[in-house]
Amino acid sequence: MDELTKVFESVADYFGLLSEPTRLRILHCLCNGELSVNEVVEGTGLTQANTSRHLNLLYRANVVARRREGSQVFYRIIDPNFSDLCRTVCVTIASRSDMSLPRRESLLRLEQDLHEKQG
Amino acid sequence: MDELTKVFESVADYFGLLSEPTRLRILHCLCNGELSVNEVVEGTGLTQANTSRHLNLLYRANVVARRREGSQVFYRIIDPNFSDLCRTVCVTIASRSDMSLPRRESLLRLEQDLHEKQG
DNA sequence: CGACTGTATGACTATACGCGTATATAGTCA
DNA sequence: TGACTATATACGCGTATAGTCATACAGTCG
Repeated sequence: MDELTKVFESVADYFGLLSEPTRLRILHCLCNGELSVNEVVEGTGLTQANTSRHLNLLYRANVVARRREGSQVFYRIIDPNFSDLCRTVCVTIASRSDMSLPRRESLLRLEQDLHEKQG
Repeated sequence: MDELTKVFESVADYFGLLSEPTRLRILHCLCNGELSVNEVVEGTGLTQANTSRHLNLLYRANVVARRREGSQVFYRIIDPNFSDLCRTVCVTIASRSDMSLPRRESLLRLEQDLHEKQG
């Protein structure tokens, strides 16, 4: 396997992390700052098991960092490019004509959130 | 289903397009300019069926455009943000310490290719 | 029309992965 | 230690999709 193949796999893996609505929801939640697992569960409405799984995945991929405090574990976004990526895609999608106006507005608000809260 | 859920799904779908090494390979191939299906097949080493399928997927998602000329069909990248996204991710991954130096250099060359050839 | 090339697609298999349930592990406090 | 809370993980299921093979479709040329 040549180097370029490995490169494509790395890049694909990275995009794959962002290709799940559930993970995007979690990351959007964490844009407000560091949260414990339970707080993410409450903020997203996901099950605890599912939340933990996705957070672990993001942790192993160095998208988020974790910090133990007593019996709780706090996660925070550390990938500096996350907001850039989301912003680019949000703008792309928001500019598509096949999207309802309310949904476009949701996207642009999301983009703004990411911009303000995460850098 | 609320608007934000739909937004996350749209964004996730978009990232999903870029989460396959095969599609990245095809898109990298097309960064040099418009190509027919057979030219992409030759450039990537993929089967004709597989290439056609992925091109169709990218076409339906408005990442590439297609143009018929005689019996051939030419594809070209039209998504203005594709190179931005790839560049961001390439730089992210290239800066990771767990990557071999040659692979890092491949990534940065790839990033440069995208930057120069596609805008 | 038939032969040929280029492209798309239907059928099928294999595999990856998200999810729910149940359970295990780790930490705190009595 | 045992009870309780917080988090992680093993197992099974269902689904989505990449890949291959064969074939269909479209266009060109004789």
